Amino acid sequence: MPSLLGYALLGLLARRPSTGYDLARRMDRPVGYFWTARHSQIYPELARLESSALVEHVDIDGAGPRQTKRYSPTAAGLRALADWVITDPEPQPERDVEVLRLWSLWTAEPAQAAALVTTIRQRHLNRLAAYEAELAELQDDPTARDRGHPNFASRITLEGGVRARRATVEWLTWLLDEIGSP
Amino acid sequence: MPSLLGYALLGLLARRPSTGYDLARRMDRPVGYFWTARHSQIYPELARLESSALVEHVDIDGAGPRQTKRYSPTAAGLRALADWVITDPEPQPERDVEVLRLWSLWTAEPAQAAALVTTIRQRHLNRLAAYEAELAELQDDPTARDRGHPNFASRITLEGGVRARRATVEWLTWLLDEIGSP
DNA sequence: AGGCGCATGTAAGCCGTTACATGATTCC
DNA sequence: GGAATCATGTAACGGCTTACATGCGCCT
Repeated sequence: MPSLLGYALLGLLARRPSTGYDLARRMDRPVGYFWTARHSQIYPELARLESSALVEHVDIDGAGPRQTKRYSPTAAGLRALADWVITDPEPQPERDVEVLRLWSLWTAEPAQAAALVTTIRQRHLNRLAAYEAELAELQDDPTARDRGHPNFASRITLEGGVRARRATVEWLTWLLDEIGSP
Repeated sequence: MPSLLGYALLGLLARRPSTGYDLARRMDRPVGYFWTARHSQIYPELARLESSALVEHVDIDGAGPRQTKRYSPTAAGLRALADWVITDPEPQPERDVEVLRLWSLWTAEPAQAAALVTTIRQRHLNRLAAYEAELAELQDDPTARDRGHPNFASRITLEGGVRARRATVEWLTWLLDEIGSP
């Protein structure tokens, strides 16, 4: 059974065959919004997936001292992905550094607390704008309405991202008022 | 400089001095909503914090073959916590297994997809109810209105949790409609 | 007598980050 | 000539999980 990173890579490769380098870049946007990985983690994982016959590669022309390898999922790889998607997900522990920080906000001076919250809020606004721009592109795309198309899944996860960010921005706006008012 | 776990422990101890065992239990609720740790991680971290003079312990009566230690933050520990809270938080990579799964939902049959989303939605509803119950308790507490009191920070983080869960539940409800309608 | 809760620790191993290492092609 | 981009790998280290290990006091 692949690791979570393995399923993330299978999800990427099922959308488009890629080199390891390309996968690393694609891990920024849009997958990077909820999953990230560095190339140093991706290359060994691709090797593991290949040894399990879930992906395969062909050598293509490219730069560099080594061969450039384009990976694709195998039929078994696509099956493994489809099986994993519907397995009952055990609730995994959440970790949120931002909230951990705000949970100790009572130790800070109100002025500094307000500055911190403003910074965090701006960061979420920027992320929200990025999500909205990507979602806008998909809205006109008919493939994003097809439940069996990757773009459908891209659209629904982006929709979730937009809603989550909006809720967070509203919360932080409320929080600024709580800090500011006596 | 302590690790993030170290700041989580300092945040707990600043609210109430505790044994390592007690800290492990408190890591379920309410800190556990955004940060978790097992006792096997907590005991070594307490030792590290103590060697940095950020916490100290007194031996108290208790069960077990070893001495029972009650830890408290030192003045330096409280200062370290207060300093950390307002340092500019670099945006750290997000990881969300649920969203990663839904991002590959296009590979699943609509019926199975709907079942999965229903399960996840129920889980968020349960969590939302727990947050709301805790928040309700704090609403009547005047200390939760005092910006310098730990309960203030507990209240604002719970408020964020409630808002985030509500947004997620609304999203998943929307998603069920998207999957269900032809 | 047995089970549960309190209480503290260590060890093995996985996952992930940062840093080290190499080298070709393309653009300025 | 130099910098950026493409491209693939390895090594060291820290964080976290799972499992191992021990044993007292209380309740049934």
